[in-house]
Formats: sequence, structure tokens, C-alpha cells
Amino acid sequence: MLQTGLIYNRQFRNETNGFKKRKFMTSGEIRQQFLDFFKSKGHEIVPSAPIVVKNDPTLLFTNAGMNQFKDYFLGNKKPASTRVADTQKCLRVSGKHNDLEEVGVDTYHHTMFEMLGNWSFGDYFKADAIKWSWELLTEVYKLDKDRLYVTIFEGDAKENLAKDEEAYNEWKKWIGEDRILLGNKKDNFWEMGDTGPCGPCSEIHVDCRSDEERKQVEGKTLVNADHPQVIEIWNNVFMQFNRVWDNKASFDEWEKQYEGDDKKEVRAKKVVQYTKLENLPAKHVDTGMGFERLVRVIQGKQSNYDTDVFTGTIAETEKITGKKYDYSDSKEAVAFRVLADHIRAIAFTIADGQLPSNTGAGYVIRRILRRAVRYYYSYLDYKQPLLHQLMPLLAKQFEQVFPELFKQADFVSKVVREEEEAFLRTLEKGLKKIDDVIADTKQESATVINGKAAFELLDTYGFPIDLTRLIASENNLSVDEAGFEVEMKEQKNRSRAATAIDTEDWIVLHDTAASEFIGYDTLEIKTKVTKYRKVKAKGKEAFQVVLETTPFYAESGGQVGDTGTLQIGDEVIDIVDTKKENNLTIHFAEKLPADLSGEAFAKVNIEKRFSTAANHSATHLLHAALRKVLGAHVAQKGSLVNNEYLRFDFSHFAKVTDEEIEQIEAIVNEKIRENIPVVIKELPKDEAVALGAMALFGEKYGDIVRVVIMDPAYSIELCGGTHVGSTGQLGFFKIQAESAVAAGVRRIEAVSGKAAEEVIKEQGVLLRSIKEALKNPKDLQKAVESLQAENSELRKTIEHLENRFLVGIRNELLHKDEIINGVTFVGSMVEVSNADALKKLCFELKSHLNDHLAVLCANIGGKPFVAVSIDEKVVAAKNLDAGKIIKEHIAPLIKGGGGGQKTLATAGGQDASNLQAVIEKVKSLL
RNA sequence: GGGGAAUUAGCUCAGUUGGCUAGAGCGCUUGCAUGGCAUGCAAGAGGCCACCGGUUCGAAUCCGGUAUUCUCCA
Repeated sequence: MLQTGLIYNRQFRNETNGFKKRKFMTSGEIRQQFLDFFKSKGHEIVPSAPIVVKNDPTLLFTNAGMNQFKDYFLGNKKPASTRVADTQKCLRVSGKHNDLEEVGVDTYHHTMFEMLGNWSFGDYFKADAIKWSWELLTEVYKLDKDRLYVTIFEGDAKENLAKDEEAYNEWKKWIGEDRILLGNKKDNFWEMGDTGPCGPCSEIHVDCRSDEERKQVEGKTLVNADHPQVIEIWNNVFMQFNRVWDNKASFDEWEKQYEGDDKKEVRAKKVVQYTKLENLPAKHVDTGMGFERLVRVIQGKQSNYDTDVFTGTIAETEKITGKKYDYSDSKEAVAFRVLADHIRAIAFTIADGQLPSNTGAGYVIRRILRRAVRYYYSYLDYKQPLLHQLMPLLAKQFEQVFPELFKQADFVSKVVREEEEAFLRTLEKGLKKIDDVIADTKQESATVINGKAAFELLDTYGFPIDLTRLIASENNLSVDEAGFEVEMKEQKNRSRAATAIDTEDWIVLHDTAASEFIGYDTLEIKTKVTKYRKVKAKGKEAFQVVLETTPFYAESGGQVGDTGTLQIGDEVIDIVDTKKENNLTIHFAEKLPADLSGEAFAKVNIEKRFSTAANHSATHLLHAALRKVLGAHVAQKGSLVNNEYLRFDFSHFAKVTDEEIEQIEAIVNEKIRENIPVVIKELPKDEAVALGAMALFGEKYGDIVRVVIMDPAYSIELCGGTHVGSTGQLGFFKIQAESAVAAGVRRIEAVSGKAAEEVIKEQGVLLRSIKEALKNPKDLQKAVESLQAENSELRKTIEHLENRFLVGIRNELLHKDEIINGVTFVGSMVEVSNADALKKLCFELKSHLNDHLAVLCANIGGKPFVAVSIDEKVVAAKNLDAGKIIKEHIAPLIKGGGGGQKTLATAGGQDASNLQAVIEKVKSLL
């Protein structure tokens, strides 16, 4: 069990930190020393990849240092340098050792964290890796040697794997053999997936307990035992094997039949059974050292939150809220930690281009942000947006390491603030709802809020369950947690069932590597199908086809996937969409030819592709124009390009005015008329940036990037999309809409080429027809305005006349009154045009008569309508009820129905011949 | 992608099982009061109750569809 209770009290905290006194090192220095150290060992220092992952359906965020180097390990790509080191921004919100709800409760879980790593791609191996780890920790960071332990892989009989003697012998050179511990496959053998590169790993653990505690219990017994003060700080993975399928068919067979809760473990065993390990020709080193943890150890703190990585934000939060952080287990202290942690995750993901939203990665950000709001709202008693106030401090803190945040600090704050405000509004609405729920619960004299209501609060009003719990307890109520869980589970099942895509196995025809894309220059080609499979989603069958070479552009960078045809033999099938799965281009078809083995002729829908390319080129021209007109702060925040139009989201703080829109259109159209040739080059990222390409924080290290240039002085962008040959092919550019997407993000929708021409044509036609309808006035706008004015004038006049008319009828009726048994009775047929007028007349009579009973009938378009009005006094004195009279006496006579209040009721029906009888009937009741 | 909900005056929202001439607060206009302001008092303007269709004698209210927004889940 995790001993979270070990969050120490203050006194203990000041007394001892386990380590001998040494010069204080800031977190910045610690990070820099790591990078400097590996630089001195011949490593190239590379920047962190973005925290947000694109083009990998299995991953939303970078969750480990090695993510950006995956292709090098898999052999898909060759690295520019064989020795690399970096600090990588990572985000984890779920997983076996990590749950969002745990973060902040203890001393060491985080959502966003930095992973320091050094890498060898077929270069050095165990000897150097181990030597340098030791050197860095003990010589540079000067950690006490007698507090360090290392683990190595003990071997595994089932896999026929021997103990990692090589690592053991290397470690022996530096550390006593009694401190080298053996670890099992679970802890000390690392694998990327079912198959692929893998190998033993060696962990370094550090014992941070006080000397006293260390005397009582030996440190090595606590390694890998979830002790909060005896922790792993560095893992060195030695990739030396490649796991390949030995009998994939049997495994697939097994997996198809097998279902179960314990699936993961059983499945892993099966994978072992049906695979074999081969030696990797090029051996790699992949290491990861949690930065926040390392800082805590070096600075001798007992909690990550006590290091200078977090103390700045905690102090700032104290200043803002006026509360004091007391290092305890209290909800208030948890709130401080939650804020200090979450603000980082939120800030860096937004800075990397992911806005909060209600789906996918954006939803994860929103959830993290809302959890932070919940904590300050409930436990720091702060009811206004707080997080955005921490942003300047955080941006400054990381200015040197992750400049992308500092550069966009204003934008990020604005987005965060807007999100906070939105959620605070949601909370307020939820508070109103929960009042109703509590009132209902109390009325039923229950003491438990039922699970369904609690779930509805969350599901519909976004009201978090912990707040429901809190407010319930303040009202001496509890929440039916079990019932809530049931509802939650049902919702999850519903969602899962709806998204379940039934994927059959690939049927492999030709065993080749990733398919080659040749569609930049070629739109049709003879090739062959390498593999295909059937997928089923929501009962609909579809097929996915992979080609050896393909001219089809797969959806990417906002540009939609190509459509077209695939011909095999005499059969032609439609390709309805093209998408990417990692490096694989997948073509979607609704049906397949009978035989896929022969030569395949792949042909892209040229017209669509061309219109799409035009819109994509137009997007670049637009982007550059926006920066010219609005300023250099404009950065792309999202983009959609298809054959019909383009949509471009960008950061900008105000509505783009009509004048600005006109300027932007003018610039783009000017560039179109200049007929600039579109030049496309493939370059290493650094060269592209040097050329002046808009530096997008979206590329991985070492990528060869594609640069699209339309006049080097105007637009240079990194882009993988397809473009026209020269800007003149766009013909014409027209902005159709400008709107807001989120705080500080505007959206422009526009068209180019034929579609733009079409839009102008349609507008012309519309304008002409409106003019004609108005008899071709000189000033169209004025004509419409006067028409509107006249219309409202007429409406008022009619209303006025109707009232006058009703007053006339009323006066006539007032003369017809007769006193029956002390009641002023008026019963008459009237001529009005609608049923509402009957009601109005009743009110008129009421205000001019005392103790009245009126029954008014009208024949409107052959249908009978009746209204009965009775004075309150008469209702009481005579025990009459207009509603009852209508229902019991009148409705049958007119073959209809009706109802209303005791004093006023109306009816309608089908038979207008008995209206006179109706009046007599009512009269007889008096 | 799947569920739940919301849409009523310029803004924030009431409107209880279909029927009281669709309301409140703030804002707006006008008048009055105060030396001025904050403000107070009085009167008034302002609503195709999101849109389309259906059920009903009768729909802001019930049903179906569309749009937009919120929200939970994947």
C-alpha cells in the first residue's frame, strides 16, 4: 500500500532531510547539468517533442521520453545523431500507477512531468550507460553512494532468458555486489508492445530515509516495495532483442475466443508463448529519469512539491488566496498541490497547440483544468478564476527550457481564464440544481441522495460528484455511491458499444514494409494490394486496403484524405476516404473486388484533389495575409481543407473587423494575380527554420520537413499537404465567415477557385431577385428598411383597430345584460375573427360589470368557439366553475372539448349549429 | 462517435400535471425628487417563448425533426 500518510509534518520536515548538507542546487541547474554532462559525452542535445501527439491513434499525449524516437528503435528511420539527450515533457492521467484523482494527494504523482533521457541508437551500450549513470549521480549530483541501489534482470526460464550478467559485471565496477539486486521480468524487462525491440533494464533506486530509519530497516528490502522514500529514479533500458511472431495464427485464434477481466496478464503470457526473441543487430540504450523526483532527492526534500519546481506556484497561490500551505494531508493542502501540478499540464499542452474541448486530447485538458477549479473552489474558498493568474510566473520559470510557453503566455492565460469562467458558470447552474435535488430528498424524508440524481447532476450539468458529496454532507445527507457507480458504468458501456469497431485481421497478400506515398507528383499508378481487412462499425461493413505505392493523400495537417478509384482486373471500386495509421496509408472502400491479387490501378479523383489543393494553397496565402494585417501574434490553431472550402483557426484577441477582412482578401487576391510559382523543398528542420519558415512546435527532432514557399518574402510554411503549381490557379479568394472558436481564437471560413466563383454568382443571383421583388429600387438597403418599418407600423395599426372593434362589441354586450338571481348575465353570439378575441372580450366585460357571468359564442370558419367568464364572487357564492361548465355542458353540444380556470374557460368544437342552445344552457344554470 | 440537457425582453433567469391577457431583477427611455453624484419614486418602451412539423377545442408547456450551446462518456 502507498503510505500517503507519510506526508510529514512541518517539524519533521525541518529536522532532517536524510542527506548530508551540500551546496543547494536549483532545479534549473540540475537540468542543465544533466544536459551538459551528456553533451560532454558526445550527445546531441535536442528539444522536447510536443506534449501533444499527432498521427498516432493509440496515444493522445507523449507519455515517455522515448516516444519521439520510436521510429529509430523500430528501424523505420535513421537518426541524424547516434547519441542524443533531452528533457521531454510528458503527460499521464491514467495507467496502472497513475490516476488523475491521485495527483496532489501524495507527494510524488504528477500529470505533467519532465523525463530526462540519454539515448544510444546502435552506438554505446551497457558499459558506458552504466558508467555514466553512476558518474552523473555520484560525481556531478554527489548523491551518497551508500543510499543507492541498482537492480538488474534476473532472467526468465520460460523465455529461455539468462540473467543479465553483462549489466551485473558493469555495475560491479562501481557499486558493492550486495547493492545489486535481482529483478523479475515484470520489473526489469522492458517491451514496447506485443512485438518489436525489447530488452532487460537496470533501475537505480535511492533511499531517502533518515539515518535512524535506515538503521532499523535495511534499504534494500524496501526497493520496489512502494515505499514513498525509497524510490526508483532512473531506468536504463538495454534494447538487444527483437520480439517476432512465431505462430501468429494460433495467437489470433486464441485471442478471438478469449475474453475476460484478467485479459491483460493472461494475454501477455500467450504473447510469450507464440513469439520468439531474436538478437537485434543494432543495440540501443533508452533511459529515463523523472526530473521532479531527481530534484527532490538532490535538494533533500521529502516531497516533489517542496522543490523549487513547485514552491514558486505554491507561494503565488498563497498570495492570491490568502491561505497558507501547511504540507499536511488536509484537503486544503491537497488543493495547493493539485493547483501546482495541474497548472503545468494545462499550460504546456495549450502552448503545444491543444485547446480544451469536449473530445479527445482537448477533453483531457478540460478535465484536468476542472479538477483544479474544483479544488480551489471547494477547499481554498476561492470562487473566481485563479489558474490563469499563475501563468506569468510559470512561463517565466520555464522561459529558458520550454520557450514555447513564454512566447504564448498571454494567449495561454486567456484560454485558461475563459475555461475557468465557463466552468464556474457551470458550477453555479449545478448549485441551483443540487438545491432542487436536496429539497426533493428532504421532502421524501430520505437521508440519501439517490445515485441517479447524483449521476444526472454530473452527466447533464457537469457537476462533479465530490462536490455533490460535499454539499450533501453539509445538509446532513449522503450520496448513494453504489447507485451512482451503476449509472456511470451503464453510460460507459453505452459509449463503448457505440464506438466498438470490429476489426478483422489483416489478410496479407504481399509482405512489404510501409506503403510509399507518391501522390505529390502522381495521381494514378499501377501497383498492388499488400494487405486488406474488413472493419465493422455500427453494423456497417467497410474495408481497409493498403497499397504498395499510393497516389492517395491520407488525411493529415487538416487536409482531408483523397477519394478515387481502384481497379483490379475489370472491377472498379470506389475509395471513399484515405487515412493514416502511423506510417501506413489506409484506403477505405465499401466493397472489394472478388480477387485482389492482381495488378491494381489506383486513381485519385483529380477534380476533388485539385480543388482541395487550391484551398490548401489559399490557406497559406491567408495565413501570411493575416500576419501582415493583424500582426505576428497570429498563429495557426487548427485547419480544415477540403474540396469545398477551407477553415482556418488562429490566435487573435479581437473580432476581425470588416475592414480588416477586406484588406486580407485584397492581399490574398493580389498574390493570386501575381501568379507566384509554388516551390516545395524537403529540408532538415533546422535549415527550414533558418530559411524563415514559420516555426511550428509540431515536428519531432531529426525530421526532414517539407517546406512550401510562395514567394520567399511572403509565405514559407512547413507543410505536408498538396498544393497548386502557382497561385494563379486559385483564380479568386473569398472569405465567407469570421467567428470565435474559443478565447483568443478566431475562425475564418473561405473559398477559392471555382467554389469562390460559385459563391459570387449565387450572391449576384440572390441580389438580383431581391431587387426585382422590390421593383428595382434605387437604394436597396433603404427600400428594405422602409419595408420593415411599414410592416411594424401596419401591425400596430391592426392591433389598435382590433381593440377598437372589440370595444364596440363590448359596448353592445353591456346593453344586453340581464340580472338573473343577483348575477349579471351576458350571453351572446359575437362576430370575431379568432378565438383569442373571445377571451379579450371576457376580460373587457369583467372590468365593466359587477358579479357577472358571461358566455360568448363565435362561429369562426364554420367551427364553434365558446368562452365563459365568471366573477370570482359569483364563483364563490353560487359554487360555479367555468371549466366544469365548459366540460360538462358545453363540450357535448358543440362536439368538442375545452377547459380552463374557475373564472375563465374556453372551448372549441366541430358542430357550430347548437351555439344558441349553449347560451340557453348556461343561462339555465343560474 | 454515443447519451443527457438547455434555447422565453438588450443581459441573467422564473413560468410547477397543456388553459390565470407570458413575468422578475438588472439595463434602457421619460418625468419627478436631491446643490451635485450615488441613489430614490413614478410611468413607459421592449417578446413570431430558437426554427420546422405534429397531437389538441386550446401549446412557451406534450411528441418528432433541425440548428446552436452546455455536459458526461468513449
